[in-house]
Amino acid sequence: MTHSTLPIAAAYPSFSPKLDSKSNTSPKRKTFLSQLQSCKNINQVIPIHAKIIRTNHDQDPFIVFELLRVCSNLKSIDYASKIFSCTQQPNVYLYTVLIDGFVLSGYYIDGIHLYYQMINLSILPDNYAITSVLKACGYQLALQECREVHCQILKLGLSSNRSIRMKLMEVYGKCGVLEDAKQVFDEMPEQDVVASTIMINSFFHHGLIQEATGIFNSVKTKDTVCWTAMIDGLVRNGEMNLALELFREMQRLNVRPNEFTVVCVLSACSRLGTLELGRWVHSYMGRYGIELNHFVGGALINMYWRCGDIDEAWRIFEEMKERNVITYNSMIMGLALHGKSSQAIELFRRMTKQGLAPTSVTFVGVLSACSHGGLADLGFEIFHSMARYYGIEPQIEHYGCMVDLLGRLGMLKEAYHFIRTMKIAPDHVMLGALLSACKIHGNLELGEEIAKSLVNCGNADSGTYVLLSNAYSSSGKWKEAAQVRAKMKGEGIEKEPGCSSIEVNNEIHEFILGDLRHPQKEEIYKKLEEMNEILRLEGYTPATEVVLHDIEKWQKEWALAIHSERLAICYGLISTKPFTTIRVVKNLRVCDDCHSMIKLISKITKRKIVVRDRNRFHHFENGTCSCGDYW
DNA sequence: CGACCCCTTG
Repeated sequence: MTHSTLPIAAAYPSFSPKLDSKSNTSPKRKTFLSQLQSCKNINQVIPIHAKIIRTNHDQDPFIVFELLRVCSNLKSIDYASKIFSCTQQPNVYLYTVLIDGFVLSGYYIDGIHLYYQMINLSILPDNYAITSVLKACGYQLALQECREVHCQILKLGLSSNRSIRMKLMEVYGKCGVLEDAKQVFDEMPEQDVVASTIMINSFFHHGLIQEATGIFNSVKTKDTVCWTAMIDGLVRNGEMNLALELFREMQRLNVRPNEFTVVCVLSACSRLGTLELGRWVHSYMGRYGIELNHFVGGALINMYWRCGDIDEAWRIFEEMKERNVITYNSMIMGLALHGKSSQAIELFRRMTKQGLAPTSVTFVGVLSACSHGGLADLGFEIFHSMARYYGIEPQIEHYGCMVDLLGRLGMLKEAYHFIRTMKIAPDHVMLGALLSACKIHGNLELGEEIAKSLVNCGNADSGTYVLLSNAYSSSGKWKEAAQVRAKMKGEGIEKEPGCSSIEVNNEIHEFILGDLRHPQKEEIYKKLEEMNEILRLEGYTPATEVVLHDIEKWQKEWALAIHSERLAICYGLISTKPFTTIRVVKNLRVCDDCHSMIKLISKITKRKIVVRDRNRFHHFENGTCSCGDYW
């Protein structure tokens, strides 16, 4: 857990032994307090606690306070609870420190209950108790309780307290009642940068980009945190380019980015696939002494492999001094999606050997690796080990990996049987994976059955419909295919247009099917013609069956010839130095025909071509692809 | 005070 809590000793100055001379006369108390403060794990606390009891100090509120604080921070909330329950007359400070402890341990409801228990005993809360319970409300999204606490704040006359206002805003924001958050904000006499940052964050969490931008623009002196919140919000709301623009603007104004900022910017690079920019941010970090902590390391690893450079991701991974579960998860997923299945599994072994407990995300990565690598036995062994050895109950995504694994191998009946015996209901994605496998392996009968359940499953998205339509048309069922497309139209579901992009000289060039918008379109299409000509001479014939509309053959060839990835690659060929790697990012999957064409292009032009598609990476080199045509 | 990394299967 990374919840930051108040530095509690600082939050309760009257309890600091140094500051409170009057009530701090007992030398024994002083000793206990300093002994407790230096404890590094709970086992060191227990003998001290024993001595506290033996010497009759176990009801001393100062000592109990420190005990509760230390136990909470050492992840021993149960022990803290027990101590609390043995305290005869706990005061507001003891309640507060235990509420904080519950929050730190993720027991938000217990924290809220404890607060109510205190209120019911007529112990008056102060601003610290209130901010603590509000923090619990925020995590729990306990809007009702937050409103009740708000009433108490008004009754107690604490409503002008600055930190209370901040927390109230934050909780209302988290709960999505932005009018209430805004009202608290508007009532503040000074809407400073911190309050504004909370509002910006709240608006972004609910997709309100305009509103967030409005607040941001009204802040007179923006600090690093405020800029970072803005950049992060834009990234989360899909506005990568605006985020990067803002990052540049920030530097123009000499606001120094920190670890948090670079993590957000790296995340934008990851999503866009802008390796050059990502590398620049990386080198920038070196120049400005930004440390390679868990967050930065994870973001860098992620950026590099998502931008197609798995080797550099690996170098960062090895360079890190310490690695946590998330670091491993990032790297395992990267290896899996780059088709390096055995390395992904090896890394998983290394992780568990080091005593790091895998999470459910780890297994998504490992099982994806098995699925992409066609490793059925190992996949099932790991799948079964999840609950058995690691105490992690498989979720829909894990089941999905297994269905995909079986489907890719053509074990369609087994996949179908697997779905029917699952403990949970299949989702449209899983059924889609199986339908796609039925299509590839030519089992139309099962495909139809899956298709029917897909239609009935209710939450089908555009991808599902397209898949279904394609499945029908590939078996010549044009009427059914047309019906699916009509249904799509009727329900107002748009097909996501295929789009490929390539970064050249720090600029992103985007292409859609048959795109004519690029200023160098003539040269691009000339290159495309040239490539097509060479490919024809090489004896390459377009596989028309993958364009699945009921159109004439020449039209099919034409439609294929201008898939967006081809345009992006051709632009790469004319705008980058010979023999350099071309990296393209596509939002959908690469079709069969483009896949074989890119293989040939890599051979003819002696270029390495890395394509990131919707679900994995393809490294084309000298006529072959790293996916082994299995994707 | 307020902001950060891993999340699958079509």
